[in-house]
Parts: sequence; structure tokens; C-alpha cells
Amino acid sequence: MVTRKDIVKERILTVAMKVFSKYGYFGAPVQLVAKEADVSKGLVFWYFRSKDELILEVAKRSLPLDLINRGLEKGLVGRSLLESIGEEYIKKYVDPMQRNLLLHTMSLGVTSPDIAVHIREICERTIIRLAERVFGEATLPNRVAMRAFLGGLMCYTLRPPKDIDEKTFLENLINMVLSVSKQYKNMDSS
Amino acid sequence: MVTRKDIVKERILTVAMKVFSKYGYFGAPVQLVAKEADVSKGLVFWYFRSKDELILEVAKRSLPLDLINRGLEKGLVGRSLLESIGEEYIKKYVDPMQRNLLLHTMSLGVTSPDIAVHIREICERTIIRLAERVFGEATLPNRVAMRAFLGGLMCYTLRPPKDIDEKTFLENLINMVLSVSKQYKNMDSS
Amino acid sequence: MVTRKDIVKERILTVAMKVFSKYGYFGAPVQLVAKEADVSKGLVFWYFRSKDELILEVAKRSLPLDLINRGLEKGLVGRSLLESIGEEYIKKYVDPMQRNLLLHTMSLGVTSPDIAVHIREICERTIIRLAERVFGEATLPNRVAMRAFLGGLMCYTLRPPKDIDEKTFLENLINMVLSVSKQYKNMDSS
Amino acid sequence: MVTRKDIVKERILTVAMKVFSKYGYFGAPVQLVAKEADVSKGLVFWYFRSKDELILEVAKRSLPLDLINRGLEKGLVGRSLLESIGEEYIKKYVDPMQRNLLLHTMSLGVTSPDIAVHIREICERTIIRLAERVFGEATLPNRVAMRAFLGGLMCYTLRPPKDIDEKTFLENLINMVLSVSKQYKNMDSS
DNA sequence: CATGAATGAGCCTTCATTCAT
DNA sequence: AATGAATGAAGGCTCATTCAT
Repeated sequence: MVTRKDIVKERILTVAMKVFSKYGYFGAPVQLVAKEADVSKGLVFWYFRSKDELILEVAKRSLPLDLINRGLEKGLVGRSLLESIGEEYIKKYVDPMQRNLLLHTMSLGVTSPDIAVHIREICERTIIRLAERVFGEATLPNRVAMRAFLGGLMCYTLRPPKDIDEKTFLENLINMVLSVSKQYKNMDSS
Repeated sequence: MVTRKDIVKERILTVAMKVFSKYGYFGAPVQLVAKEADVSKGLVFWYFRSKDELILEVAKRSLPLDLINRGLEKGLVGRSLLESIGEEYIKKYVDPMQRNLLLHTMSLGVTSPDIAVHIREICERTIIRLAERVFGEATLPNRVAMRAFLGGLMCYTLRPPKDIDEKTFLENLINMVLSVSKQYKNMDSS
Repeated sequence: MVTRKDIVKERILTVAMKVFSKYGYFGAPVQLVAKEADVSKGLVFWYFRSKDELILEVAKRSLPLDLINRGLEKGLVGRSLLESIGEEYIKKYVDPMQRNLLLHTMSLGVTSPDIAVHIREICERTIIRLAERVFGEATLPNRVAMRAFLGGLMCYTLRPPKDIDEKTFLENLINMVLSVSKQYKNMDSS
Repeated sequence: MVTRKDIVKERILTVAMKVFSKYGYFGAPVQLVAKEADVSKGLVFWYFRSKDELILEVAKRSLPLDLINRGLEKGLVGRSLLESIGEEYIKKYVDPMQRNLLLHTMSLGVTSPDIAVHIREICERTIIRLAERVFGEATLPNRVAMRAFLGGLMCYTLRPPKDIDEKTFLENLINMVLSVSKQYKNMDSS
């Protein structure tokens, strides 16, 4: 059941993403988030114990974890899982708001150990689950491949090359990534 | 002639890079920079009119402009210019301090309009000069190629793939970039 | 008849005494009292219109009024009334919680005019009733004697001298106090 | 040399004593102290790192340590030291401001462990030095006697009995205190 | 040039209090 | 009665910036 409480908390979070995206985590006072969400400053602290907690929640959402989990939940494996994630990834970050937020989060990860740790843990776990579902097992080379996959996507969205269309890019990236595993070797989409 | 003034200003800048890299542009008060540089807070404002000016100066240095200009000044052209820049680029950003600073600057570029403008202008001009020296003229495809070159380097340093060594990466990147121009077509370094 | 209402209100008050004793009237938020009493914050305000009202109620209990009234209700007069009160006084304030609370209340009496007034009124009236029951009439010297009695007890409990036992102390204090009235002159307990 | 810096800091402290005395340590915002001292809020934090530090400094001054040290520095010993201290003690606390401040400090000592520890340490050391100068050595009974002396003075000032004049009180208190040591036994002022 | 005292705006956070349910 | 969401007013503290020396 979705209570009124959940709705308000969600609204605050959504607004916070917009505001933080525009002004940065430190450039935007909690006050501004509250005002934009049309609630009192106090209420933000009722739902999030501190600004850091709010930032952490927003930072989590700025990462591609949501779409990765969605892909995993669909029950997809191998190439089709990567395709699904790749498409959603690019879809998410064509939104400049999301792209900027991701930049802020990456910058934050450098300075705030607290938040960095949190994020790192989550990423670590996700990478492993992803490797398992794509390759069958999360060996080191497989995990590295998953990182390359996500890193490649990140670079693509951060600085999309004008001369490579999404389809082509994705196909090549996925081929490269899958080539680390024998089962996909010499099995290009060509 | 290098005056005492230059030495002190330089020291402040160097320290500011370290401090901002560690705590972020907003997380580090001017006071901290002054303390680490062993000067008074007032002196920092003597050399830099405001914190924003100091940040701007540091942000400039965090970008790869310096090494690009150095390459240009060497009088190199074409492939050897790209090789020189590529090597220096990677050399600069293996330093985590520089890498983190670059992240902060990218995040900053999203929120701070006037700093963003400043940086963009400089980049724009550099890209053009670079294209001219590599390809002979700064046509749109050539400028795009230059952006791809720099973007590729950025991604490489931000998330260095374990399975590609620096030499190989650079060679492939340069080949790809040069291939947009007829004069380099089918003219691999081989 | 003791209603459920009374029970809850009483629990809140008891807990408030503990909490205020530990953190001071201003150091303890109402929220903390509610939590320790295992009720909602709103309920505290249902029973006590404001925090000040709660503080006042606790402050009253921190004073020795209860045991004085109990003594009066026993129908005691003269020396035996003082003895009863004296013993109960010391018994109450051997509890560090009560002692600390008394200190907070004394400090509060200095700053909070309306609470101070309230307390002063109550004290004034009690002193008079006490003087009447001890000496027969509340003349000025008699009232002063009553203050000396209570003041002496307060000092004793706040900083109990190691070399004077309770019995001896009380006997001497009462003798001194009673000596202001002719009827007790030269009428030591011996 | 008394610098301008010292003067300003001293003014803030003096004002803080007045303000805290009137409103209590927690009832008075730093802002109010600053305003009354005619300086900016920021400056108070320039001289005192936090409100707690300011409170501690004021709390120290609210105790009778100053006059005790002054007595010690005069080189007095035995009875004359106690007489000097006793007179100054009463002189200090006839000022309601000082009396109220002392009450606040005592209340504070209960809740703020930090400050309590600080104060306790200072008191401990002073008691010992006092015992040494009064009795020649700081044996346990001598130290207890010193506590009784100071405790007696405190009670006297907090609730001055109308029927005992200062001279008489002091004489009796000192006689009592000195009687714990053989060298003063049977050496009453009578 | 250099220092550090001084200012004031602004931010995070707490908390008494109200109110719909 | 009882809950806890919601509000808004302060308060402590930081920090960029200025200025007298």
C-alpha cells in the first residue's frame, strides 16, 4: 500500500534530484529542496535524518543501479541482459539532469568517504550479480568485463561521440565484453 | 624573471590543487588552503580576488590544457602531436590527485555558469588550434575527431581498463581519430 | 478513583523527572521524555499544554513541598513536625536524581520569571502554614526561622558534611530554629 | 602588554557573565552576548571556538577560584588566609549576578560532563593548595575541612540567614574549620 | 606585501507546537 | 485519547570577504 507518507518522501527525493543536479550537492541548501517540493524545511529532516542522508539517497539513484536491477529481475541472461541494460542506461542518461547528477556523485565519491563506501559496496555487489547472470560465474575476468561494460557506457553518455549511433556503439561494446568468455568467442552478431 | 610574488602565488596554487582535490571545491575553505600553504588567509585574497577566482585558476590547471599547449608549442603536427599529447595526458592523470581534481572540475562545470563559460571558451579555442595542427584545417568533422580523442583519453584515465596497456590504447585511439581524414586513410602506423 | 488517564500522566511526570534531572530542563527535548515514557510526543502535549507547564509540574515536585505537606497533614506540631519534615527531607534528597533536579530548579528560578513566581507563591504560603503549625503564629521572626530551617536542610543535602551524622545535624538545626520562640527557649530536647 | 585583542575578549567575557546570569547558559543565544558586547556574532566564535568554550570560561569565573588564588598569592597562611578568602567570598556573591551565575554553573555541572570534569579538576587542585597553606599539609581531614569551609560559605551566600551577621558567621565557620587540626585546637578566638 | 581581527550572510539542525486522522 | 506528520522559528557554527595596521 502506498501511503501518503511514501508519496511525500518520494516527492522530496524527486525534487532533490532536480535541485542537486542543477546546483550540486553542496550548492543547494536543504531549504531550496524543501521550497521546491512545497514542504517545510523541517519535514525534509523528518524523512531524512540529515542532509548527508538525503544526499546519499539521491546519489544512489543517480547511479545506474536501478536499471541494472530491473534487468536482473526480468530474468534475462547473457547477451540479452546486456542489451537490455545498455539500452536503458543510455535512455536514462540522455536526460541532462541524470547526467549531471552522475557527475556530482562521482565527484562526491572522491571527497566523502562515508558516501563513497556506501556506493562502493552497492556497486561491488551489483557487479558480481551481473557477472553471474551474464557469464554464469563471477570470475575475476568476468567481473572486470562487467566493469568495462559499465565504464564504457558511462563514457559514452558523458561524452557521446557524434559519429557513432547508439545501436552500433552498443553492439560493439557488448561483443567486446562477451569475447572474454569462451562460450561467446567467435560468436559475433555478424 | 621569477619574482618572489610569483613564487608565493605559485605555492598557493599548488597547495590549492592538493586541498581542493581532497575536499572538493566547496568542501575546502580558503582558510585551509592558506594554512597548508603557510600563509595568512588575507594573502590568498591578495593574490586571488575571490575564492571563485582561485577555483577558476585551479580548475584550469585540472584540465589537460597545459599539456596540449606544450604539445602545440613543440611545433609538432599530425600523428606525432597526438602521440605527444596522449602520452602526457596519461602521465598527468595517473596521479590520483589530478584525476580527482578533474572530476571536481567536471562536476563544477555543470553548476557554476561563469566558470563553465570560461572553461568552455578555452576548450573551444584549443580544440580548433589542435584540429588545425593535426589535420591542417578545423572542419567540423576534424573538430569532432579532436573531441573524441580527448574524450577517449579522459575515459581511459578515469576508468583505466586493466586489459589494455597504455601503448596499445593510444595507438588504436589515434588511428581511429586520424581515420576521419582522407590524408590519413589506410595509412596505419604499421 | 485512579483512572487510566492519571496513570499515564503520572508516568510521564515520573519519567520527566528522571530525564530533566539528567539533561536539565533545557537540555532534554519533550521528544526524549515521550520516548522514555513510551508514549507519543503528541500525548505529552495532551496532558501538559506546553513544555513550560511540564517543567513547572516537575519543578514543583523537585521542591520539598510534598514532604512538608505530608508532615502538615499528619497533624504534627512543634518539634515533632520539624523532626518529621527534616527526616523526610534528607531521605528525599539522598537520591542524586532529586538533588540534581533541585539544582536545576533553583537555576531555573533565577531566569524564568513566571515559573519563579509560581514557585515563590507556593513557597511563601507553605512557609506561613509551617510557621503557624510550629510556633502557633506566623510572625516575621517565625517565618524567618522556617526559612532558616529549610535553607539549612538544603545546604546539608547539597553538600553533606562527612563529619556530621544526620541525627546530630537535625537535632542541632531544630534546636537552633526553635530557640527563636520564647516557648521553646531553654527547652532543649535533653 | 594589554592588546586590543585582550580588551575585546575581556569585554565579551564580561558581557557573557551578565547575559548568562540573567538568562541562563542555555537561555541566552550567543547572538545576544554579541549584541550586548557590541560585536558581531562571528567575533565571539573567533575568540571562543564554540559556545561551550565560552560557557566554560564564564563558568570558571563564576566559581570562587579567583579570590582563592588571590588570597594564596598574598602569601597569607592559617587563619588570616581563611579570613581573607571568607571576606572576599561574601563580597563577591552579594552581587546577585554572581550568585545567579553560580547557581547556573552548579546546575550545569550536573548535566555537562565535559564542563563538570574541567571544573572538578580545578577545584580539586585548589582545595589541596588551600589545605597546604592553611594547615601545612593536605591530609584527608584537612582537605575535608577546606571543603566544609567553602561549602559553608556557599550556603551562606546562597541563602544568607537574616539573624547572623557576616562577621559572626565567618568567625564561627573559621573556628570550626580550624578545630580539626591540633595546632589550632583550644585556640579559639575567645 | 602580509597579517589576522572583524563582519555578516547563510546553512544545517533542533525542537516546541499544532493538527489531521 | 493517541499518534506522528508537518511547521516554522531560532540557534550554533562556518566561511567568504573586508579592512585596519
